[in-house]
Parts: sequence; C-alpha cells; structure tokens
Amino acid sequence: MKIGELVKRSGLSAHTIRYYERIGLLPYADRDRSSHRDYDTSILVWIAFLERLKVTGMPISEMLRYAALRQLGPATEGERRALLEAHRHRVRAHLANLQSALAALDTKIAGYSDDIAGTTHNDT
Amino acid sequence: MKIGELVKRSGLSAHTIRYYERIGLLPYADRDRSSHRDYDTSILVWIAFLERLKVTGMPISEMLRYAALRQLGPATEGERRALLEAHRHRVRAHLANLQSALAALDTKIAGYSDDIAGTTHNDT
DNA sequence: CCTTGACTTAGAGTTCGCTCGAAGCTGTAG
DNA sequence: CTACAGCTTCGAGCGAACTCTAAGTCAAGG
Repeated sequence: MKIGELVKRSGLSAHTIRYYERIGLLPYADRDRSSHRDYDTSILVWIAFLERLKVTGMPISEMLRYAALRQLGPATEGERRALLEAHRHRVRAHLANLQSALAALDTKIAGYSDDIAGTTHNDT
Repeated sequence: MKIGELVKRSGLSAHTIRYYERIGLLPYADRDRSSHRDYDTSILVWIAFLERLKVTGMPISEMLRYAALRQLGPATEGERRALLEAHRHRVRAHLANLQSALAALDTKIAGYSDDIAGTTHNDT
C-alpha cells in the first residue's frame, strides 16, 4: 500500500503520516525502488491504536514512549501495560469531569429554556 | 479581591487572568487607586462557567462569542442558548468516542494481563 | 528612609501538534 | 516525447493557549 491509499484508509493526511514517521510514532516504512513508502496493512492496526490513545488525550511524547517499548519486544510488556493503566486512570478521571461539566451545561441550558419571554435573566 | 486572591480562589494563574482580560474573556476589571485590579466575587461564577466550557473542549474563540453575546444583554439569550446546545451536542459525541476508546483500552489491558509469563505477545 | 512583595504594562517566547511550501524525482498514459 | 499524478525530502510556518520577561509603580513594615 502506498501513502495515498494509507491516507484513505487511515484518515491521516500524508503530511501527518510522514510527520509521525519522522518522530518515531510510526515505524520507518519500507520504500519501493522509487523510494516511495510501501505499507503493509498491519500498519492500520497500529494507527487505529494510536488514534484511540490520541482521542483519549494521550500526548505524543507518551505515545512515543509506548512505541519505543514496543520496539524493544515482549520483555517490555509489563511496562507497556503499566503505562496504559496509568493512562486509563487519567481517562476515567477526565471522563468524570466531562460528565459533571456536561450535567452543569444541561442545567444551564434548561435555565435558558425556562425563560419565558425574558422574564428571568440568565446572567452568565 | 485583588488578583492574588483571585488566583487562589479561581485556580487560574495571574498571567492567565490578565491574558483572559486582554482577549475579552473576562470583563475589564475595576482598578484601585494604584491601578491594581479589584474583583467582585461574582467573577468566580463566570470563571467557573468558563472552566466548564474549557473542560468540555470549547475553543476560546467560541467562549469569546458567548462572552460578547452576554455583554449585549438579555436579547441575545436565544443565541447563547443555541451556542450552548450546539456545544452540548459536540460534547456528547466526544464523550461517546471517549467511552468507546476507553472500552478498547480496557480490552487491550486485559490482553496484557492475561499474558502469563510471555506466552502470548501483544504486538502493539 | 529603605526594603519587600504584590502588583502594573507591553510584548516576546514556548509548547504542542500538525500543516504547508519548494524543489525535485518517477512511472504511466496519450 | 511530454504531460501529469503522485510521490520524495527538508525546513519553515501556523494556530491555540498560554507563559514569561523586563522594567516600573506602590503601600506597608521595620
């Protein structure tokens, strides 16, 4: 698979794919005889995993740490797991914050909704 | 209340408070005779509200839009409400994404946990 | 009177995560 | 042969949201 197809299948831009490779988040891709990157479909699994980490707010620096451990092989699984568990912990906390902020937002919106023809004034 | 106390009570840094004032997210604060900012406690309510918007991922540009509408008085309540509803919609979608990513993360971690003395290899 | 600490301003600098531009190479279709 | 699409590298640029620096003012305590 060339980069153009990977763009379609991963949702990342070609610029971003090259950037990720440059910083080490994606492995250095094999090149064909025109030095064009040639990907194996297995890269999609890794990209999807990175996406999930990204969606959950993990900074690139930490994804790099994970990627580096992965490079080192099975011996690092304990550490990788610990890293993911710590992340999960933070995600859960963030989720709770989000939910409570959302609840407050609901209350606020309800305040606006109840305002019949400007009889009350929601001042924030 | 001077800025130092507001820092303690709001959790924002003095730099950030001044920055927010500069861009219009916080109203221009009254100054005492030494041109030091002097806040009314009511500012805390507004800051808490901004915090909630921030936590839920609203960009500053949109908070500014809200703040501007608020300045214009009760006539803009409909628009403010619409803005918050649109935001709520996005937050809910984001929350759903987060939850599904979290579930995937749980599965992944479980994969590591089940790995007894390196018998399986979690390759991402 | 002097020091200390909290404040003031304007503007520059930082971090993050991309995103883009320039200049050039390659393989295929017409 | 030529045109064109699609890739390559390298380095610069960008938008968001702060964060910090420099130089100065002011009020209270010793």
